[in-house]
Amino acid sequence: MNLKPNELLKLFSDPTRLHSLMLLMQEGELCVCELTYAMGVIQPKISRHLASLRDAGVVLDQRAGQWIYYRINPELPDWARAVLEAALMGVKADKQFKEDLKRLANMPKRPENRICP
Amino acid sequence: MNLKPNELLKLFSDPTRLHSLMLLMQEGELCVCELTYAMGVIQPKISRHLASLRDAGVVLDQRAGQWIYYRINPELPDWARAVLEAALMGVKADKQFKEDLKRLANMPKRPENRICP
DNA sequence: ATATAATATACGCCTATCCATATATATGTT
DNA sequence: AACATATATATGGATAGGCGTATATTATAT
Repeated sequence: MNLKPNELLKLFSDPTRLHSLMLLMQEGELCVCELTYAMGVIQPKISRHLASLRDAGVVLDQRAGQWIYYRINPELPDWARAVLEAALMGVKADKQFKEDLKRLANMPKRPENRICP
Repeated sequence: MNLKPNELLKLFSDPTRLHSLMLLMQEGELCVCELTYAMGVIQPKISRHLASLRDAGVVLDQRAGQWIYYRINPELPDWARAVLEAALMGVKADKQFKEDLKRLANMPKRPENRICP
Protein backbone atom coordinates (compact mmCIF):
# COMPACT_ATOMS: atom_id res chain seq x y z
CA MET A 1 0.00 0.00 0.00
CA ASN A 2 1.84 3.03 -1.26
CA LEU A 3 -1.03 5.41 -1.72
CA LYS A 4 -1.22 8.99 -0.62
CA PRO A 5 -4.08 9.81 1.73
CA ASN A 6 -6.17 11.50 -0.93
CA GLU A 7 -5.75 8.53 -3.24
CA LEU A 8 -6.81 6.14 -0.52
CA LEU A 9 -9.81 8.28 0.32
CA LYS A 10 -10.83 8.30 -3.33
CA LEU A 11 -10.74 4.52 -3.34
CA PHE A 12 -12.95 4.50 -0.26
CA SER A 13 -15.39 7.01 -1.68
CA ASP A 14 -17.28 4.63 -3.94
CA PRO A 15 -20.24 3.14 -2.07
CA THR A 16 -19.68 -0.38 -3.36
CA ARG A 17 -16.01 -0.35 -2.42
CA LEU A 18 -16.62 1.22 0.96
CA HIS A 19 -19.42 -1.16 1.88
CA SER A 20 -17.32 -4.12 0.80
CA LEU A 21 -14.51 -2.92 3.03
CA MET A 22 -16.88 -2.36 5.92
CA LEU A 23 -18.24 -5.88 5.58
CA LEU A 24 -14.69 -7.21 5.49
CA MET A 25 -13.91 -5.22 8.64
CA GLN A 26 -16.82 -6.86 10.39
CA GLU A 27 -16.49 -10.37 9.02
CA GLY A 28 -12.76 -10.69 8.55
CA GLU A 29 -12.91 -12.58 5.30
CA LEU A 30 -15.53 -12.94 2.58
CA CYS A 31 -15.73 -14.36 -0.90
CA VAL A 32 -17.16 -12.55 -3.87
CA CYS A 33 -20.45 -14.42 -3.82
CA GLU A 34 -21.00 -13.49 -0.18
CA LEU A 35 -20.39 -9.82 -0.89
CA THR A 36 -22.59 -10.03 -3.94
CA TYR A 37 -25.39 -11.61 -1.98
CA ALA A 38 -25.09 -9.34 1.04
CA MET A 39 -25.08 -6.12 -0.93
CA GLY A 40 -27.49 -7.17 -3.65
CA VAL A 41 -25.37 -6.07 -6.58
CA ILE A 42 -24.29 -7.93 -9.68
CA GLN A 43 -21.10 -9.94 -9.60
CA PRO A 44 -18.98 -8.10 -12.19
CA LYS A 45 -19.54 -4.91 -10.30
CA ILE A 46 -18.15 -6.38 -7.08
CA SER A 47 -15.24 -8.03 -8.87
CA ARG A 48 -14.31 -4.84 -10.64
CA HIS A 49 -14.22 -2.85 -7.41
CA LEU A 50 -12.39 -5.55 -5.49
CA ALA A 51 -9.80 -5.62 -8.25
CA SER A 52 -9.07 -1.93 -7.81
CA LEU A 53 -8.75 -2.40 -4.05
CA ARG A 54 -6.47 -5.37 -4.61
CA ASP A 55 -4.32 -3.53 -7.15
CA ALA A 56 -3.88 -0.74 -4.63
CA GLY A 57 -2.85 -3.19 -1.92
CA VAL A 58 -5.81 -2.40 0.31
CA VAL A 59 -7.13 -5.96 0.29
CA LEU A 60 -5.55 -9.36 -0.26
CA ASP A 61 -7.15 -12.25 -2.05
CA GLN A 62 -6.67 -15.96 -1.68
CA ARG A 63 -8.20 -18.74 -3.67
CA ALA A 64 -9.91 -21.69 -1.99
CA GLY A 65 -11.33 -23.98 -4.63
CA GLN A 66 -13.74 -22.06 -6.77
CA TRP A 67 -14.00 -19.29 -4.23
CA ILE A 68 -11.71 -16.36 -3.82
CA TYR A 69 -11.62 -14.87 -0.38
CA TYR A 70 -10.82 -11.26 0.23
CA ARG A 71 -9.58 -9.66 3.41
CA ILE A 72 -8.19 -6.33 4.41
CA ASN A 73 -4.43 -6.21 4.08
CA PRO A 74 -3.14 -6.60 7.64
CA GLU A 75 -0.07 -4.55 6.73
CA LEU A 76 -1.97 -1.39 6.03
CA PRO A 77 -0.27 1.63 7.57
CA ASP A 78 -1.76 2.80 10.84
CA TRP A 79 -3.32 5.93 9.40
CA ALA A 80 -5.08 3.95 6.68
CA ARG A 81 -6.49 1.52 9.18
CA ALA A 82 -7.59 4.44 11.33
CA VAL A 83 -9.49 5.86 8.35
CA LEU A 84 -11.27 2.53 7.94
CA GLU A 85 -12.13 2.38 11.64
CA ALA A 86 -13.50 5.90 11.54
CA ALA A 87 -15.55 5.15 8.44
CA LEU A 88 -16.91 2.04 10.11
CA MET A 89 -18.11 4.19 12.97
CA GLY A 90 -20.15 6.19 10.48
CA VAL A 91 -21.33 3.25 8.40
CA LYS A 92 -22.57 1.28 11.39
CA ALA A 93 -25.38 3.80 11.78
CA ASP A 94 -26.55 3.19 8.24
CA LYS A 95 -29.78 1.23 7.86
CA GLN A 96 -28.70 -0.18 4.52
CA PHE A 97 -25.54 -1.57 6.07
CA LYS A 98 -27.42 -3.28 8.87
CA GLU A 99 -29.64 -4.93 6.29
CA ASP A 100 -26.61 -6.10 4.33
CA LEU A 101 -25.21 -7.74 7.44
CA LYS A 102 -28.50 -9.41 8.18
CA ARG A 103 -28.85 -10.67 4.64
CA LEU A 104 -25.34 -12.07 4.80
CA ALA A 105 -26.11 -13.88 8.03
CA ASN A 106 -29.14 -15.49 6.39
CA MET A 107 -27.42 -16.40 3.14
CA PRO A 108 -28.37 -19.92 2.01
CA LYS A 109 -25.57 -22.35 1.06
CA ARG A 110 -23.04 -19.88 2.36
CA PRO A 111 -19.59 -21.26 1.65
CA GLU A 112 -17.98 -22.53 4.85
CA ASN A 113 -14.43 -23.23 3.84
CA ARG A 114 -12.78 -20.07 5.02
CA ILE A 115 -9.03 -20.10 5.25
CA CYS A 116 -8.76 -17.87 8.29
CA PRO A 117 -11.75 -18.57 10.54
CA MET B 1 -23.33 17.82 8.01
CA ASN B 2 -25.69 15.20 6.78
CA LEU B 3 -23.45 13.25 4.49
CA LYS B 4 -23.05 9.52 4.30
CA PRO B 5 -19.54 8.23 4.91
CA ASN B 6 -18.84 7.55 1.25
CA GLU B 7 -19.98 11.05 0.31
CA LEU B 8 -17.74 12.59 2.92
CA LEU B 9 -14.80 10.50 1.77
CA LYS B 10 -15.38 11.63 -1.78
CA LEU B 11 -15.22 15.23 -0.64
CA PHE B 12 -11.94 14.48 1.11
CA SER B 13 -10.47 12.64 -1.84
CA ASP B 14 -9.53 15.68 -3.88
CA PRO B 15 -5.96 16.76 -3.07
CA THR B 16 -6.78 20.47 -2.93
CA ARG B 17 -9.72 19.93 -0.60
CA LEU B 18 -7.88 17.47 1.60
CA HIS B 19 -4.80 19.65 1.94
CA SER B 20 -6.95 22.65 2.74
CA LEU B 21 -8.65 20.69 5.48
CA MET B 22 -5.35 19.43 6.83
CA LEU B 23 -4.02 22.98 7.00
CA LEU B 24 -7.19 24.04 8.78
CA MET B 25 -6.74 21.17 11.24
CA GLN B 26 -3.25 22.41 12.04
CA GLU B 27 -3.87 26.13 12.02
CA GLY B 28 -7.44 26.35 13.25
CA GLU B 29 -8.53 29.11 10.93
CA LEU B 30 -7.24 30.39 7.61
CA CYS B 31 -8.39 32.82 4.94
CA VAL B 32 -8.44 32.06 1.26
CA CYS B 33 -5.30 34.02 0.49
CA GLU B 34 -3.37 32.09 3.12
CA LEU B 35 -4.47 28.76 1.69
CA THR B 36 -3.73 29.99 -1.80
CA TYR B 37 -0.25 31.10 -0.79
CA ALA B 38 0.56 28.03 1.25
CA MET B 39 -0.49 25.53 -1.39
CA GLY B 40 0.65 27.50 -4.43
CA VAL B 41 -2.57 27.17 -6.39
CA ILE B 42 -4.69 29.80 -8.07
CA GLN B 43 -7.42 31.51 -6.07
CA PRO B 44 -10.54 30.38 -7.98
CA LYS B 45 -9.47 26.80 -7.50
CA ILE B 46 -9.29 27.18 -3.73
CA SER B 47 -12.56 29.09 -3.58
CA ARG B 48 -14.36 26.52 -5.64
CA HIS B 49 -13.24 23.66 -3.43
CA LEU B 50 -13.92 25.56 -0.23
CA ALA B 51 -17.41 26.27 -1.50
CA SER B 52 -18.15 22.59 -1.90
CA LEU B 53 -16.86 21.91 1.61
CA ARG B 54 -18.96 24.76 2.94
CA ASP B 55 -22.10 23.61 1.11
CA ALA B 56 -21.63 20.18 2.64
CA GLY B 57 -21.27 21.66 6.12
CA VAL B 58 -17.73 20.44 6.59
CA VAL B 59 -16.30 23.91 7.07
CA LEU B 60 -17.72 27.22 8.26
CA ASP B 61 -16.80 30.61 6.89
CA GLN B 62 -16.83 33.99 8.50
CA ARG B 63 -16.05 37.34 6.95
CA ALA B 64 -13.61 39.74 8.57
CA GLY B 65 -13.22 42.81 6.41
CA GLN B 66 -12.05 41.78 3.00
CA TRP B 67 -10.98 38.39 4.24
CA ILE B 68 -13.08 35.34 4.68
CA TYR B 69 -11.87 32.89 7.25
CA TYR B 70 -12.60 29.21 7.05
CA ARG B 71 -12.52 26.68 9.84
CA ILE B 72 -13.61 23.11 10.28
CA ASN B 73 -17.15 22.85 11.53
CA PRO B 74 -16.83 22.09 15.24
CA GLU B 75 -20.13 20.21 15.11
CA LEU B 76 -18.93 17.49 12.78
CA PRO B 77 -20.04 14.05 13.92
CA ASP B 78 -17.40 12.07 15.77
CA TRP B 79 -16.79 9.61 12.97
CA ALA B 80 -16.19 12.44 10.48
CA ARG B 81 -13.69 14.11 12.78
CA ALA B 82 -12.02 10.75 13.30
CA VAL B 83 -11.60 10.41 9.54
CA LEU B 84 -9.94 13.81 9.44
CA GLU B 85 -7.62 12.92 12.31
CA ALA B 86 -6.67 9.68 10.63
CA ALA B 87 -6.01 11.44 7.34
CA LEU B 88 -3.89 14.01 9.12
CA MET B 89 -1.78 11.19 10.47
CA GLY B 90 -1.08 10.16 6.89
CA VAL B 91 -0.66 13.64 5.47
CA LYS B 92 1.83 14.71 8.11
CA ALA B 93 4.37 12.37 6.56
CA ASP B 94 4.01 14.06 3.18
CA LYS B 95 6.92 16.24 2.11
CA GLN B 96 4.66 18.51 0.08
CA PHE B 97 2.52 19.18 3.14
CA LYS B 98 5.51 20.10 5.27
CA GLU B 99 6.57 22.56 2.61
CA ASP B 100 3.09 24.05 2.52
CA LEU B 101 3.21 24.61 6.27
CA LYS B 102 6.63 26.21 6.03
CA ARG B 103 5.55 28.48 3.19
CA LEU B 104 2.53 29.55 5.19
CA ALA B 105 4.72 30.36 8.20
CA ASN B 106 6.88 32.55 6.00
CA MET B 107 4.04 34.27 4.17
CA PRO B 108 4.68 38.01 3.84
CA LYS B 109 1.94 40.43 4.89
CA ARG B 110 0.00 37.55 6.36
CA PRO B 111 -3.33 38.86 7.61
CA GLU B 112 -3.37 38.99 11.38
CA ASN B 113 -6.96 39.75 12.20
CA ARG B 114 -8.18 36.28 12.99
CA ILE B 115 -11.50 36.04 14.74
CA CYS B 116 -10.70 32.97 16.82
CA PRO B 117 -7.01 33.08 17.69
C1' DA C 1 -15.64 -34.75 -21.98
C1' DT C 2 -19.29 -31.81 -20.90
C1' DA C 3 -21.66 -29.00 -17.85
C1' DT C 4 -22.08 -25.90 -14.02
C1' DA C 5 -20.52 -22.52 -10.65
C1' DA C 6 -17.46 -18.75 -9.14
C1' DT C 7 -14.80 -15.14 -10.53
C1' DA C 8 -12.33 -11.88 -13.67
C1' DT C 9 -11.92 -8.84 -17.43
C1' DA C 10 -12.96 -6.20 -21.81
C1' DC C 11 -15.86 -2.93 -24.18
C1' DG C 12 -18.73 1.19 -25.11
C1' DC C 13 -21.52 4.43 -23.08
C1' DC C 14 -22.62 7.96 -19.97
C1' DT C 15 -22.06 11.15 -16.27
C1' DA C 16 -19.53 13.44 -12.77
C1' DT C 17 -15.79 16.13 -11.80
C1' DC C 18 -11.88 18.88 -12.31
C1' DC C 19 -9.67 22.75 -14.57
C1' DA C 20 -8.36 27.53 -16.34
C1' DT C 21 -10.13 31.69 -17.87
C1' DA C 22 -13.07 35.35 -17.45
C1' DT C 23 -16.13 38.00 -14.82
C1' DA C 24 -18.87 39.48 -10.75
C1' DT C 25 -19.19 41.10 -5.93
C1' DA C 26 -17.72 43.10 -1.72
C1' DT C 27 -14.58 45.62 1.05
C1' DG C 28 -11.00 49.00 1.84
C1' DT C 29 -8.09 53.01 0.34
C1' DT C 30 -6.98 57.42 -1.67
C1' DA D 1 -15.56 58.55 -7.30
C1' DA D 2 -11.87 55.69 -8.77
C1' DC D 3 -8.96 52.06 -7.83
C1' DA D 4 -7.00 48.00 -5.51
C1' DT D 5 -7.54 43.75 -2.94
C1' DA D 6 -9.96 39.57 -1.55
C1' DT D 7 -13.19 36.34 -2.74
C1' DA D 8 -16.95 34.04 -5.39
C1' DT D 9 -19.06 32.20 -9.36
C1' DA D 10 -20.15 31.10 -14.30
C1' DT D 11 -18.71 28.74 -18.52
C1' DG D 12 -17.06 25.47 -21.65
C1' DG D 13 -13.88 21.86 -22.39
C1' DA D 14 -11.24 17.76 -21.09
C1' DT D 15 -10.93 13.48 -18.57
C1' DA D 16 -11.71 10.10 -15.13
C1' DG D 17 -14.63 6.86 -13.35
C1' DG D 18 -18.72 4.20 -12.90
C1' DC D 19 -22.16 1.12 -15.23
C1' DG D 20 -24.28 -3.08 -17.60
C1' DT D 21 -23.52 -6.56 -20.96
C1' DA D 22 -20.90 -9.93 -22.88
C1' DT D 23 -17.19 -13.01 -22.62
C1' DA D 24 -13.04 -15.35 -20.71
C1' DT D 25 -10.95 -18.18 -17.06
C1' DT D 26 -10.59 -21.51 -13.47
C1' DA D 27 -12.33 -25.13 -10.64
C1' DT D 28 -15.68 -28.79 -9.54
C1' DA D 29 -19.06 -32.29 -10.60
C1' DT D 30 -21.20 -35.81 -13.52
